[in-house]
Amino acid sequence: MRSLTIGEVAERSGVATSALRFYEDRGLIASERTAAGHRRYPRAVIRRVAFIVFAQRVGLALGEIGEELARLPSDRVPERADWARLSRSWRARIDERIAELERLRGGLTECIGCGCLSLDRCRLANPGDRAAGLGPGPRYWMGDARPPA
Amino acid sequence: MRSLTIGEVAERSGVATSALRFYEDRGLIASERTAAGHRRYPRAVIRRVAFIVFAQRVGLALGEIGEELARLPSDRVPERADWARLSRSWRARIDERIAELERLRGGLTECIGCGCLSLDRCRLANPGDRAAGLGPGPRYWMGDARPPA
DNA sequence: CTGCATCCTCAAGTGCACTTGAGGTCAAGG
DNA sequence: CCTTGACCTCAAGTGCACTTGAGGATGCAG
Repeated sequence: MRSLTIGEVAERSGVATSALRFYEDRGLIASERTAAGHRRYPRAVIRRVAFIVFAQRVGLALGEIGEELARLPSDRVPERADWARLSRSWRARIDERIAELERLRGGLTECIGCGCLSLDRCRLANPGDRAAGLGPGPRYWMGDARPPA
Repeated sequence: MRSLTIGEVAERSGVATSALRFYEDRGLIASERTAAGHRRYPRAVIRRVAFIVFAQRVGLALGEIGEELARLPSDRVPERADWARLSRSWRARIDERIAELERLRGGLTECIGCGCLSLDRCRLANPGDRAAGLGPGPRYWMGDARPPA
């Protein structure tokens, strides 16, 4: 079985055929066509699709994923350098998001722990007032340093 | 200054007036009106808005946030029990997402570490093939147990 | 050769979270 | 008096990631 139909790719990757066509439209994957105009995908497309799904879970938008894919070889197997660069940048992204979630979780604990319970006096709850000097918005949860306690 | 205009709330919370009107439409916040039909928000709305922003960062959709808010008192200050319940459920959510991100990060490391570098033979890359028995889709990254190595 | 699954294209629809724009009101300052 | 700015409503538009549907061709099984 040299190449795969769109249905086979869908089944193997767990991604709907409509989504596959959509990705193709966006240039994230490519196919050849049979005489009848049906798509035929190289087996390696499974790899690319898995890559797309992975990247989405990491939090990348399709546009960014497209850029990454454009830098990866579609013909040859990715080289150590390709993968290492990607891995570094994704890891940074993942670490950032984890750090944010931990900040948020910390906020939760703190508001239980601090006893204020009001969501009102607590710095977690009204960043707009306490952090006014930092500009609008809930800054603490978004990565800014806290003001001196 | 008893109550706040929509502009003041926007400034203090860092959320656009259009978004505030949108939240009000959705029933997430409420206002009274002046004779001229202008919104006047109680100061506590800042708390609710901060709550909304927080919850969004945690990953909740507006609908879910609305449900949580409906369970919280809009008049009185939240009680320990209110906050504890919320904190528990959000913490679980955060922990889950962190766990997923760590799985993803682990996948990254593994694919560097395992030396396969192909994204092809590696179980990280082709879950559809290796995990076929688990149903379609990239299951490992989504929390399923791995099959016996 | 008939029927059904699978494939095709292209346009439109969906859900989410908003934003933008048109058209209008109202209070205060110059 | 008139402009400016903050506010109002309601409808429509935006970006993302797809899905759905109409209308039609293809491919294989019996």
